[in-house]
Amino acid sequence: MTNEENHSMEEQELREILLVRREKLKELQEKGNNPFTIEQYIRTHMSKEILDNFENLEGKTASIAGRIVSKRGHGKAGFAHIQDMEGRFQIYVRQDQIGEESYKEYTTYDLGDIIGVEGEVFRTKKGEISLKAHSVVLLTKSLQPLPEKWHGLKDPDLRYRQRYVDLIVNPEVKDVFIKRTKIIRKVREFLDNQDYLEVETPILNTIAGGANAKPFITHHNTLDLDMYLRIANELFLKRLIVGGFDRVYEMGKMFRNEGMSYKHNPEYTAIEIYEAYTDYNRMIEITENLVEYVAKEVLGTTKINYDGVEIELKAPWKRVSMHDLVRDKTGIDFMAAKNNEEARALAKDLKQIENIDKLTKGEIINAAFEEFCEEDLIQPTFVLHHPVDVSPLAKRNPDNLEITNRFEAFIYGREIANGFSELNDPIDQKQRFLSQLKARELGDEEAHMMDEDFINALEIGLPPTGGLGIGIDRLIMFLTNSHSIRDVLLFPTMKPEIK
RNA sequence: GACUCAUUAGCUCAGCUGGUAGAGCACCUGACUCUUAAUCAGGGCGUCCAGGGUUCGAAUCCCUGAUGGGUCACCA
Repeated sequence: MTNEENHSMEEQELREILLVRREKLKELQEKGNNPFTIEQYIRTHMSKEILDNFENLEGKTASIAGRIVSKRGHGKAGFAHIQDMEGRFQIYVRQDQIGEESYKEYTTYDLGDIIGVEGEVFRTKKGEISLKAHSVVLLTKSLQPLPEKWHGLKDPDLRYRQRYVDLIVNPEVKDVFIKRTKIIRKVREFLDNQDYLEVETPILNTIAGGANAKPFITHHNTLDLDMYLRIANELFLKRLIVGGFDRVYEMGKMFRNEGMSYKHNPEYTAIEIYEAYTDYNRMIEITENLVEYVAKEVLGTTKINYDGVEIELKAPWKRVSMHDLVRDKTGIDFMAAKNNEEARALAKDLKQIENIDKLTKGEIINAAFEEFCEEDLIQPTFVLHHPVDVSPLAKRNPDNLEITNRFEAFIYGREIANGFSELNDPIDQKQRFLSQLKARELGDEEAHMMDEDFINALEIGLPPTGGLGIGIDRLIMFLTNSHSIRDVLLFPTMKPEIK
């Protein structure tokens, strides 16, 4: 034997587990039983339907189809479980029922193969509702082995990359995504029932506005124009309010070119809701009522357990001003500071806040809030009246022009909603864009870009309006007790695998 | 981005102070017509993440890199 032959034999042995299945497929094809030519299989029932209606179906004929997930042979008979969308179902296959030829072929089927089975509904001696096969058809040959049957697929990386395998072997994953769909449907239902109009605004933007974030850049060839994937849809929705749609919302993907973590994915789903002739108080009510409604509808309760902590989502939620929180936690009354210098002097002992000498009074209050207060907000809480310096799109509070009529909702120390009375003074808005522009020139890539057309819209006239954004993935994390955003995204963003 | 842990069979994992790579499941062969982690007997399966170094000898020690997890930082 030459080295080359030796090597190729080793190669073959290496992949024996794969070759065996390919051989089986080849044999079937040579016999004229190529499963990949089959285009349909008529099933009369889903697995769950038979389980739920056994009394009516016992003794009757039914057909089901699905993937073989376990198999137990006993010589001239055997049991197997097949899995369809609704669950697992046992089949009982006997040589004297389906014939010698057919039975011999059945014994070659592997875990992962997809089959159709027609047979009689019955209950085994051990009590399991099953199907006694009259015929078994191979519908798809699986050429790769499934993960091990009771440890399953655990490697998180593989689970995300090969979600299709994850879904097959970890049924509870399916439940999370079924729940995700229900949650999204119920959010829409809540708003549709109150005559909010769902709209679609551009994802490809020439100005990435509506939030402080780094955008993804892409390129339009015909226009030879760099474009941004949207970081928010706020400015478009407010244009629609200007146009006379008094209640609008949009739920969809946002894209932010920033870090990834258990609560950040580069593309994520958010909803923004705008309503004319109302203020931030109304948006606070919508937030707590919407979350309460969705929890009740999807989970049947407003009490959730997240990571071992009981959380009550029932409205009304607690309301507290940001400044009071910071003052109570740090013992420093920043509102007493008359200017930035005084605020910096007050903050000088707060070592956790970086670059204090570059921050304004409002930014210091916000930083102190994030550093010292956020994590304590376990039960749903609205934090009110953010400084104007960190709220370039929010209306000022008439009693104190340094703060805004804005709120953020926190659950388990995480922000899940943000809303405010929308700034509709075009002159003030322009000033704030200009100061954002200045920050941008100083290197803040996340500062707002100037949006002249949005200013134009405000000059046409935006009625008093309340606006609100909710992080849908984070809401879903709470309602499904998921600890990573990747667990609520079917295909989370992954680096490409290097082979 | 920083720190830290991990990467061994298709899957889940063991492998001690350096001495020829292990188990279970899955797969193959045989027995078995009510099993369900089926059972019983036998068998095959490895780029020990990659590259370099130390050593007579490296899955094991050292360095560099890749990928992933966790923690922290920024962002929702």
